[in-house]
Amino acid sequence: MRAHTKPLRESFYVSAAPTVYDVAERSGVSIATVSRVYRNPDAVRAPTRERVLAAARELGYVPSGNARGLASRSTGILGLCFPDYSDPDAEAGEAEDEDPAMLYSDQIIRGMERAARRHGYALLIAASLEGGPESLVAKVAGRVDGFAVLARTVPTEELEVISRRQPVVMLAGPREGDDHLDHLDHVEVANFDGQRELTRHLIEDHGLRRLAYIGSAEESPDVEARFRGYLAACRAGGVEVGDEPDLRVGMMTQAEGARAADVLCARDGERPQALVFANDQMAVGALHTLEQRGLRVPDDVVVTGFDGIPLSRLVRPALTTVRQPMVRLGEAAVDLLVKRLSGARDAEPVSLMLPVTVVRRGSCGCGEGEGGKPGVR
Amino acid sequence: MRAHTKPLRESFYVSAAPTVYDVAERSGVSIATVSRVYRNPDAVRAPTRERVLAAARELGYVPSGNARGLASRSTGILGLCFPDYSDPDAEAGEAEDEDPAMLYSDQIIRGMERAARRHGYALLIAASLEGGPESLVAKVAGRVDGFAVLARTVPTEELEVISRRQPVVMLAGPREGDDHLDHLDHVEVANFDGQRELTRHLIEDHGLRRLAYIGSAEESPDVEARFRGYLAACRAGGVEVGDEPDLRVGMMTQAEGARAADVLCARDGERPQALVFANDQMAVGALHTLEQRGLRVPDDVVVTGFDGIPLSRLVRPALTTVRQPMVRLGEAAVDLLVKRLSGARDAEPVSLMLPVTVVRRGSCGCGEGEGGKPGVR
DNA sequence: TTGAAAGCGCTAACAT
DNA sequence: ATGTTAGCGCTTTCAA
Repeated sequence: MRAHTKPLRESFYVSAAPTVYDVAERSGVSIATVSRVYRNPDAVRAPTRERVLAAARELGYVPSGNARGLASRSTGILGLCFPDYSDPDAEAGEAEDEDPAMLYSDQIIRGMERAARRHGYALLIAASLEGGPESLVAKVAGRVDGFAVLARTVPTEELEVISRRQPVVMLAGPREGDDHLDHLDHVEVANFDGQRELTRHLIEDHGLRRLAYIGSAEESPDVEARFRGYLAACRAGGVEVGDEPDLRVGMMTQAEGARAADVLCARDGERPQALVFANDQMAVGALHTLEQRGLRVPDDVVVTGFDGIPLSRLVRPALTTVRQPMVRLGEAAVDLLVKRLSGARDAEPVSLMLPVTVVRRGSCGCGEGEGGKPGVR
Repeated sequence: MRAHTKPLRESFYVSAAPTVYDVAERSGVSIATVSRVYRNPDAVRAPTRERVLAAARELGYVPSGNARGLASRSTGILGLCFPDYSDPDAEAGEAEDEDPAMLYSDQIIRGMERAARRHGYALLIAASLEGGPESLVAKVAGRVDGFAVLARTVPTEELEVISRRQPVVMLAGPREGDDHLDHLDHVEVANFDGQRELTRHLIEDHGLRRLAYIGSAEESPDVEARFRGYLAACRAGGVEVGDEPDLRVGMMTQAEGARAADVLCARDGERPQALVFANDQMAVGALHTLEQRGLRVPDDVVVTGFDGIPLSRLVRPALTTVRQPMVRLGEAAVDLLVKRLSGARDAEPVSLMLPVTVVRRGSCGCGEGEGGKPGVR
């Protein structure tokens, strides 16, 4: 027996936690048996098991996850790393309701948590916050069996290195052509298809010809893909377009959306028939400002968004948009990780493209039946 | 040097992850130095440090969180355990939007995640799912520096034992009088006060006298506290009440709320002037059904909820309710944990009661100005 | 500033 | 069915 003895104090807060040794000693068995009681109860005779469990209870024994992970090389934990969207506003006041930035990662967290739970994993979530040689990913990577990374949270080089040792799935960011990251599993949503289909709907079903696209100034592969979908539909429909968005805004917020609408609708004669926004936030902002300008949506101008945030359904007119399956994204990530972890370690990298749904509602002139969900009108 | 040598393979997927030994060997230093480079870079001369870092990069070294945690007795992780609210419906279809059951724990997760991040911790979340002698809590407990438990997720006895070794904070469930759990930190919301104040408003400001309370059949201390608040206000206002809710429903869902409204408003002559629901979900359901019955809210009947879910603001008429600071709850939990972890290990147990806010909106006849948030109307 | 060595608490062969 | 014995990969005195 090892010199592992600890004073069995009676005071309430005990400094050192009891270990297998303590439990073993107290119940008169070996540490191996104690371990077995937890890992594989059936391998221990019932009376013995009872004694061990009793001793554990008396001592307040809780197995150390760290020691376990170290010895067994697995943790039962899946991870998620995402950028620190922290937002000055978020500090202040209520922040209770639909904060779009939160929602995005939150939906993914929801999906992952749910799926992880189904597979018996817990979820470790961490937002990148830089610091030292020890980036966040490394911290997470060292503690989980596999993890998902949102978009481009992490230097690809580092990811490349880590992903040699454990499953990593890349979320939402499109796979780069010639990147280091070709061997990662990867899940994205059909940005291109969604925007194309939505645009097609505007052109063909509503007969609109003068569209304006409002994109982002920041480089975002998602937004680019959406824009390309828009272009494709325009060209297919014989609508004349340049190869740049009509406007690029900085933040894709409601405020920017409102401003964009103001700018684009100012030139009265040539006002676009439709404002196609790269996300719902901007579109909602536009709706608001258009109303104030006395322009009716969809009669005077059609507005569309992208994302399918809850708010999009609740504004008036309800927003025609493309719904992204965020929760699914999280679920898919977990499923991929779990698959890798249970055998398929070196299967071919998988790349999933989750389908999106065009949601036709009032802001394009469709969807009378919308908004009829109980309690909301 | 230990027999720790591993073949440096060139194939892409390497089986064993490199360790401090590998890095040490490759950079010609001792493992102690490698460790120092990560834990305390300044204790190592710059050139040495560079060499180590370079070797680490070449090898794809990632420190093992487990080994670290084991050796240093701390993880940098905070935990959250909550009940498995999993919901048959949740499996199906979209589940994208505001699902109240999710929202509840999700808001707390948001709050905790945010606060944890501020303090440099990551968050481990796990929903209880039973299984063997190793309950979820134990699993979480063994992997975090401290954790929060939602309501009565866990047998109190087990919690008692665990909480001797690490900080635990109990969320939302009221502290039992004579429980084992008196030494835990504890955060709840002012259910009693909130419901009392809301009810007082109905009685005194709107002059209502015939109220009906719709509570829950399941035992829930929160709902009980609300009901007691209601009673207190009624009695204070000289309104006659029994000591049981006028109706108790099973699930507190929209459907049940609708049914409750039907039942209570059926008896036409003595229809209540106000339906006071124990949560928003039910109230929203009631709004819907009342509209269909041709009863106008608030003119014919006043409706109120409790929780302050986003939906409450978006229905028409907007719902008068009591807003619970869920995100704050999560933040408070983290703050408490962090405080304990940084010194105050055996300070007196703290019990926080977070204030709630009565939100007066259309459904009680107040709040013309409400709903004016940009983009929502 | 760096190295040597002793654990941290557990799991997993291998014995018995 | 149970015990023995090595580690797992890192941190941390204590020396040098």
